Amino acid sequence: MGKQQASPEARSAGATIYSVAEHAGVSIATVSRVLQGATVVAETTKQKVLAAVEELGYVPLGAARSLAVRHHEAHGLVLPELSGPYYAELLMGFEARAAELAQSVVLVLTDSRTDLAAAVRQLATRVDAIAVFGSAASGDVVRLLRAKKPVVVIAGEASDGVEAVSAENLESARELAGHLLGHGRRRVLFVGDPDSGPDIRDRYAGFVAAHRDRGLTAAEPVRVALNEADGLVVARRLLNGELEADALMCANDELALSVMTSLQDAGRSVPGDVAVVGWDDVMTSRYVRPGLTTVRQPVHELGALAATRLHELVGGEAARSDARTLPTQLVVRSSCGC
Amino acid sequence: MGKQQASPEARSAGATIYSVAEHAGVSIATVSRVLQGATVVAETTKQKVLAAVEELGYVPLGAARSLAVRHHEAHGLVLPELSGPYYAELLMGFEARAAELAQSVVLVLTDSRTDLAAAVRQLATRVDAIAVFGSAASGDVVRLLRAKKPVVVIAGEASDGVEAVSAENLESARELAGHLLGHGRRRVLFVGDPDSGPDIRDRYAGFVAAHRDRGLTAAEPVRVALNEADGLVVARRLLNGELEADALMCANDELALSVMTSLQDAGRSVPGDVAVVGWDDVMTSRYVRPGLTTVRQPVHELGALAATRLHELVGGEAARSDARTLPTQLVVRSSCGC
DNA sequence: CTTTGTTATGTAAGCGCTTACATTCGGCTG
DNA sequence: CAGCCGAATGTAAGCGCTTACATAACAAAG
Repeated sequence: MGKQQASPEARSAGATIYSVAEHAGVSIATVSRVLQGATVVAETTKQKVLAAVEELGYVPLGAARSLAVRHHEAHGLVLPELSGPYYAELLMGFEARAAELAQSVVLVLTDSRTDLAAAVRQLATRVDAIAVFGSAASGDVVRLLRAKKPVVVIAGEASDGVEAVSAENLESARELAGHLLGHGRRRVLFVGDPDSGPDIRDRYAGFVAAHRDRGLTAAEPVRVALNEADGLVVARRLLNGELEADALMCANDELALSVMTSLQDAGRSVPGDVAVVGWDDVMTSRYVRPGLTTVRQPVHELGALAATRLHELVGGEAARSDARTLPTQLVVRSSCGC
Repeated sequence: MGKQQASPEARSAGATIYSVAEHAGVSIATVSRVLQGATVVAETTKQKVLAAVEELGYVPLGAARSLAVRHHEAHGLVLPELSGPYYAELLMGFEARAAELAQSVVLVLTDSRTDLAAAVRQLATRVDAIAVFGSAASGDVVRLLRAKKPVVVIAGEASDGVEAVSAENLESARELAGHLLGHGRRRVLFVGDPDSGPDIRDRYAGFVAAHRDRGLTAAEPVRVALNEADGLVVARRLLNGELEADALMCANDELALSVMTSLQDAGRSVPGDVAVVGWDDVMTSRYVRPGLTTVRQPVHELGALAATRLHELVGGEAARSDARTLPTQLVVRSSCGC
């Protein structure tokens, strides 16, 4: 409840390049020059200016600079949310790279928004370029943006003028499904909805390919959302006989963990009765017993790559029509039957 | 590698409030008015303007608006990093609230920065106010900022003109330690360094208080960093007899999980031989066997509170000298011996 | 009809920076 | 010592918006 003296606010509120210039006895151009460090300023003047800056607690107004130089020096990042390590890691990669490039990052999380289009339009107003996670926004939103700023889609569909970066899915999925089949499992189910995005679609395609490789035909996917709640649903359907399987290839770890522990809690043995594998290699997958076999994606690098491309696009480079794909890595633990 | 036609860029690059005004046959003031929606504009003019905006793909330049209205409509958030659910959840709470308040969020992660002070100075340039996580930046940095923009510290020390928001620590720690003592454990160790921040310090204080409550004296803390690696170290010291305990109160879940699983892998029983409890209630704590007894913090709310206070401070409200503290909740599973 | 009040719109003055260009001030050169 | 040149600094023109104030257009009132 205590009142504070208003002095610091008062100071900073008033400090502009003009007051600094006056205080230092130079022109505003000189102040700008020492702060930008581009051109040469005599050492003594420089010190005077710096002293004045210090004394007045001057912070340049970013908006004024942006207006004058005609760009924001900021990248936008649009993600669905941050629960689970996937998006967080992506964001860390993006932020780290953006920092190296001296770009601020402005974050928009779509799950908390009621009006996504408005949020994204407003974002476009404050940044030079935007990276959008594939599932975070519809193609319409991306196209809308594309007309205004450079855009790269992460783990989504490349399209006219919008480039995409993603991790490899098809081959890794084929390898993972092949691994399960190699253990002699013959009733393998893919859990997750291939229509929920291009990455899941590719994982299912790999699943199908692995079956085809050995002259088998793959089962239809069990179309559920990729979260804990739907994992419970799948487990129940398995337990009541509605679904039958000796192996489950889940579209991500959250789903896999949920199914696996539910099954175990109901007395089924994993991988004895049914093998379970996931995708993402979240931290829990390593702590759980049996350890979850999964696929590790170079998420950090993916974020970094997005930031890099954004920067290059802002720099005037043309969009690539070929998507950049980063390799993934199969992490074999014991839930697959190994 | 493909080249793209330059048309979209060309359009948006040129579109300003002037071109829109001209296209619609009105003055720039009118364009601004329909876009801001503040004052009344005749319906027909409004439509003309909107049509022109659409046709030209006009995006107002945020910097120009900020300069004119004299604020950024953005909040800064400084966090150490985002691995683990704690910071991610905090960020989500912050972002969601900021979105409601129509503020953009500019994120700075300090672990990826070589020059923190510079990063933070640059941040101050682009936002109206800044929330800093206590352990993310030194007091110096906070004071530096404070002289320029409103600041709130999350889970840190309130100080002259800088208000703090945090979750309750002392009483919950006292309760948790009391719980362990109530199970008859008598060689309880606190794992984590009380000097690593005010929150850990308070948790240790609660630990001590619980002992005092029953006429016992608490052991010295085992001073280690709050991460997986140091958990391994602690487990090793326990196994080789350097440390002796029948219960471990770890300063966070990451540490607790690491110690617990290492101990189990070495053949010790948890909670049989030694009880282990943590702090944070991360996702893994629920999946691991035995389930980890821990303390859940209202992290999302904490983030939201920070955003709210920032907004109020920007609105001219005076800083509160009393810290706001949010209640936590003991989550009892079975690693404590229950 | 003129006057007055109401709306709708236009005019123009900044907001605080960057930067091209102009100016000043000392040497150096011839 | 006039003439130049280059380094250091100053002058001023924007950057693209918002908004106070001026103006115009028109309806109602006198």
